[in-house]
Amino acid sequence: MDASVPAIVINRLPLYLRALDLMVENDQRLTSSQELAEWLGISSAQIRKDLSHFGEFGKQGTGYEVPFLRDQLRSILNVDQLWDMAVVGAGALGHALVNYGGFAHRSFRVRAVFDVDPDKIGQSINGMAIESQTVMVERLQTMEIKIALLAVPVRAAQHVADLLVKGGVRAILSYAPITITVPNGIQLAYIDPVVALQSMTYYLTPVVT
Amino acid sequence: MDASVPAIVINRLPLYLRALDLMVENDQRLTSSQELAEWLGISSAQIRKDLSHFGEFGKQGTGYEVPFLRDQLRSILNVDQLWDMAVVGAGALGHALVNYGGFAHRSFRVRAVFDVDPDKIGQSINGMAIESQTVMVERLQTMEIKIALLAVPVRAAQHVADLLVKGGVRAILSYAPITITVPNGIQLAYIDPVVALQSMTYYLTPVVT
DNA sequence: TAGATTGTTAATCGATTAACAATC
DNA sequence: TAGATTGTTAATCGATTAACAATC
Repeated sequence: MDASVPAIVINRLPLYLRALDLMVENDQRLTSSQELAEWLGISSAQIRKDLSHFGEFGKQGTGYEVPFLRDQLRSILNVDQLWDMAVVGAGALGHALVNYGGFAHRSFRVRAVFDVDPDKIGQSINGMAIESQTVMVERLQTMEIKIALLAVPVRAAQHVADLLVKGGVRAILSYAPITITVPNGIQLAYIDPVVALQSMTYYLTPVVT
Repeated sequence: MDASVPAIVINRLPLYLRALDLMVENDQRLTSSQELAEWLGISSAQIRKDLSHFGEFGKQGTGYEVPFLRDQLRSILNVDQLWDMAVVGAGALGHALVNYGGFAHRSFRVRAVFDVDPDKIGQSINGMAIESQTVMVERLQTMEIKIALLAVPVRAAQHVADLLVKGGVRAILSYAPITITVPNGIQLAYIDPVVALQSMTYYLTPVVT
């Protein structure tokens, strides 16, 4: 095991895990670096190299036992436990996140929702009451929530991120299309559909009018 | 201008554009590769190198004129036009996408929503009637929609993607956490919050129980 | 002019892959 | 045993960055 595994490798592991989860569902017992590679559209050598950062998980001539490799990846990624999350911002996006059915089976669950709008506070989403942002820092600490989904408007994003860190949150997934600054050691990732779309339109022929 | 610009460069351009959009909003007239670099957390040399693939946009000693560089990037990315999009899947996520206010100002708009659920068809979201997936291929062709947001369950994702391609869609942004196969030349990107979260939990200390 | 910043080159750094001995 | 596939090495490939002449 390396002292430090490149981030680009870490970013691929969840994709391997996702593929293995699917195989487990289909009761597939064995796989190979080649099969995974074809499915994911990368090279088999890369998969073997990536895994070799963490140990030896396969058998020559046979490949990998699917449930075993899945468990190993879960352990490496620290998703062999259930992580509690907070959602901040109870707009359309916040609602969709709270109702998203894809978290539970993949080691995450939303345990709290916060907003600043007095009309929204007290209403419930998916059986969970929307709480005021004024109590957020305290609630995050009490609940020991370490992960937050940031679904507030751009103008509020940096301020809310500061509050999250104050509350002890250590990983933020921001849906606000703006660069956020966090202290060292706090994990930060972005989801911005427009960024993804604009990379694709580069390759599209513009519409001629 | 290169024959082929690396994809990794293309993927950064929308981030530059996003930063410039913010500067324009703040009436900032000039910027430099160094300022952009600090804001985005990358090196100034990388920004200059990336831009150099497409031309010379700055002035020595002065930097870049913000509105000019923004327009150039828009043109390069083909987002100096408004792209019509279809949303497939009118669940919580589909609703959030149709209602998302962040598209309009950044060159995209949702013009059609499709679902298979008879109870949903005919209902309207944001003033737009949900249409049946049975008419989707035809409608996509008629409306000349080239971009689709895929917000259907995993089990339907590949089939719906096939239909989208049949309908003439050339770029798909999929929210379904599964690998999709599309013909050569069709652009495909994924948004999976769990993949982003699982990369972050790698760096978090597991909760000790 | 003096200071600042670009665009570009060449060096460095890091990631990917081809190839194969080991071995199941 | 014969065939298959791993884990690993070394070579290749590509991306990043330091440095600086050009010049605004």
